[in-house]
Amino acid sequence: MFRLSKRADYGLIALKHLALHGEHAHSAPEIARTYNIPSELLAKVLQRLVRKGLLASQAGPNGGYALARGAEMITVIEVIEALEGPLLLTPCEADDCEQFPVCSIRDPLRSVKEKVVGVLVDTTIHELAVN
Amino acid sequence: MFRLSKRADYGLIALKHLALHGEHAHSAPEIARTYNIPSELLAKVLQRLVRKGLLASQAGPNGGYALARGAEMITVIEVIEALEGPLLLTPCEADDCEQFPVCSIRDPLRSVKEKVVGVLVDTTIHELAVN
DNA sequence: TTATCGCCGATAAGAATTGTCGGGTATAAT
DNA sequence: ATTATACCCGACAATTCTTATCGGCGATAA
Ligand code: FES
Ligand code: FES
Repeated sequence: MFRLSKRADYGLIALKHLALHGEHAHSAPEIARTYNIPSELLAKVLQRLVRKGLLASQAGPNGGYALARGAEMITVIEVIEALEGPLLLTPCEADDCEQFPVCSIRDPLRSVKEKVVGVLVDTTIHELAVN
Repeated sequence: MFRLSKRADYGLIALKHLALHGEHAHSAPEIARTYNIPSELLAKVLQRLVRKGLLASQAGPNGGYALARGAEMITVIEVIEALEGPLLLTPCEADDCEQFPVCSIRDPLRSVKEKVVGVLVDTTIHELAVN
């Protein structure tokens, strides 16, 4: 399909939550309970967002996660690429697919992809939070 | 990921081919050979495009497929949705996902999706063909 | 009559996503 | 110190989706 993965979905939900309730840190189990998300899976998602510099973490009791920067400084494309890898519109681009040498649509689709990425670059977590 | 399926890929390649060499009909096996695509899979893709009204078909020897309308009248979103079903940015929207009642990003992401769809509506097979 | 091709559903094979486990380290509270 | 909570991480199992194949049928031009 052409759809956001559950990983990215969970990530965006959590980021919005942290944007809205950012006074103190929130733990993975707590957020998972709130949104009915498998706890250990959400934990892994949040850990990856820490590694990518989108979240800050605090271990120990009363620990948890908080945004690493302002919600208006975090774009949706950053979240998606952090969790799903770089956005590739065509199946080729990365892997070596059977029709690489004869593929006629790789180049024209590149500019399409750039427009799509543009939309996602222009959307911030803050926008998700207020709407 | 967030990537075009092989089905859609094959479909776009074939449509571009027909846009460029549209004098007579081209058969599925012929196009498949040209682009190194599994023949029976491409056949199924093209058949679906016929059902959706994007292609016209002609049975028998020297038969094959041709565009049902001008290449500038066929948009990329039509092809994608014909082959992958309606474009859903969020995992929910269609299925009943576990977090539906508490999901906070469904609505804000809808407008993002509409912008993405807009890009794909504005791109025609003709544009792919000349670039 | 025959060879070529479109049409269709069912199914197998393969790949990716989703979810789970187990064992670690950090830290605050008691 | 001890304990309880939570982050961290890789490996694995379960599930789902995509990709590809198969078999049988109807249409049509040579
Ligand atoms: S699909 Fe692989 S090169 Fe275009
Ligand atoms: S992810 Fe299912 S409702 Fe938002």
